[in-house]
Amino acid sequence: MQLTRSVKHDPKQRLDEIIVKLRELNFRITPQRVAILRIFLNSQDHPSVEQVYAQVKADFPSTSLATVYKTVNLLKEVGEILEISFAGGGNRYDGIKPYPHPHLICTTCNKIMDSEIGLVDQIANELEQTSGYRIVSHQIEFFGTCPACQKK
Amino acid sequence: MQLTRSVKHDPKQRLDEIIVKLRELNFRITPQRVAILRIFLNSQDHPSVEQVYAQVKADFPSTSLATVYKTVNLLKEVGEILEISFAGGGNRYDGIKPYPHPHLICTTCNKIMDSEIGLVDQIANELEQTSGYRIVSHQIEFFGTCPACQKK
DNA sequence: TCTTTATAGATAATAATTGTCAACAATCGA
DNA sequence: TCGATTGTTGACAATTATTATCTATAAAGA
Repeated sequence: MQLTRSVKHDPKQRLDEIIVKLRELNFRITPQRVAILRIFLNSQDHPSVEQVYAQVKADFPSTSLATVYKTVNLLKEVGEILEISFAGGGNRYDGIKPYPHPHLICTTCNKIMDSEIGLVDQIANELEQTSGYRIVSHQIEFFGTCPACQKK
Repeated sequence: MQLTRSVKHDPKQRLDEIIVKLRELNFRITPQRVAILRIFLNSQDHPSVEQVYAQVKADFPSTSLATVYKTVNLLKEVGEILEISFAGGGNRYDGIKPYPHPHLICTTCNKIMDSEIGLVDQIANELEQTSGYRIVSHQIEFFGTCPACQKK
C-alpha cells in the first residue's frame, strides 16, 4: 500500500492541470470553480468552507455558500483537496498536499501544521498484516499547543 | 510525553471506581448515569450515542436523548470514555480503552477495531522536538475494508 | 449562434449536537 | 428518617454544519 504521493506545488501549473482534469471528466469550468480552486491552491493555512466562502465573496460577491460546498465536494472527489475532520467545528481542507498526511493541530488557536512522518506507510503495512484489513486511507492528527500559544 | 496508559478491563471494578470518582467530583450518581456507564463498560463495539440511547431505553424507557449526550460529555470530560470522530455520521465512543489509540475503521460496515502501535509515543516525541508544539493528545485512524467485507 | 444540459444561487431540509428551563430527585445535614 | 438544597432529567427549542431541491442561467459543443 502506498498512500502518499508527491505533488510538487506550483499553484499555476496545478490550476491548469486540474482544469484539464475536470474538463476531461465532463465537469464545466465556471468562474466560481476557478476562484475557489485558486483559493485552495494558494492557502497554506488549511481553510474551512466558511473561510473559503468569505474569500470568494470578496471578488465574486454573488457566490452562494452552497456553491462552495458543492465545489469542495467535487474537488474532494477528484482527489485534489484533502478533508481534515475532527471534533469541534467544521472541517478544514488542504489543497496543497491533497493526500493523507499527519497534522499538528493547536487546540488554542486552531492552527494546523503539516508534518511528514516517514513511518506511516510501514505502520499501515504492519496493520494490514496483523488485522486483515485492507487499508486505503488514514487520518493522523496530533493535538496540542503551538509555539505561539505556549508563550501566552 | 506519555499519552497512553494501561487500564485493566474489569467492568464491575471500573464501574465502582468511576462512581467513586464522580462522587468525589460532586457529580450525582443517577440511575441513568449508571445505566449509560454500564453500557459503555460492556460494549466492545465502539457505540454511537444513538446506539447507547437505544440500549438505555430498553431498561429505562423514559430516558431522553439529551441525557445521553450530557452523560457522554461528562464521561468524556472526566476521561472515562474516548471520543472517536471522523467524517460521515456521528461520533463513536470507546469506554473500554478511554485513552487515545489507533483504530482501523471499515468504510463498508463501519466496524471499528482497536490497534496498539508501540511507535505512537516515539512519533509524538519526535514531532514535539521538530515542531515546537506541545502534544497532549492524538487521533489516529486507518480506513479500509475489514476481512468480512472483503469477502463480499 | 443555437441547443443542450450541467451548474449557480436561493432556500428548505436534514443530522448531530447543544441550550433552556421547570419538575424532580440525589445528597447531606439535622 | 425527614427536609432543604441544588444538581440532573426530560421535553423541546435552538444551533451548527452540511446536503437536497429547484429554477434561471451560462458553459460547451454542433
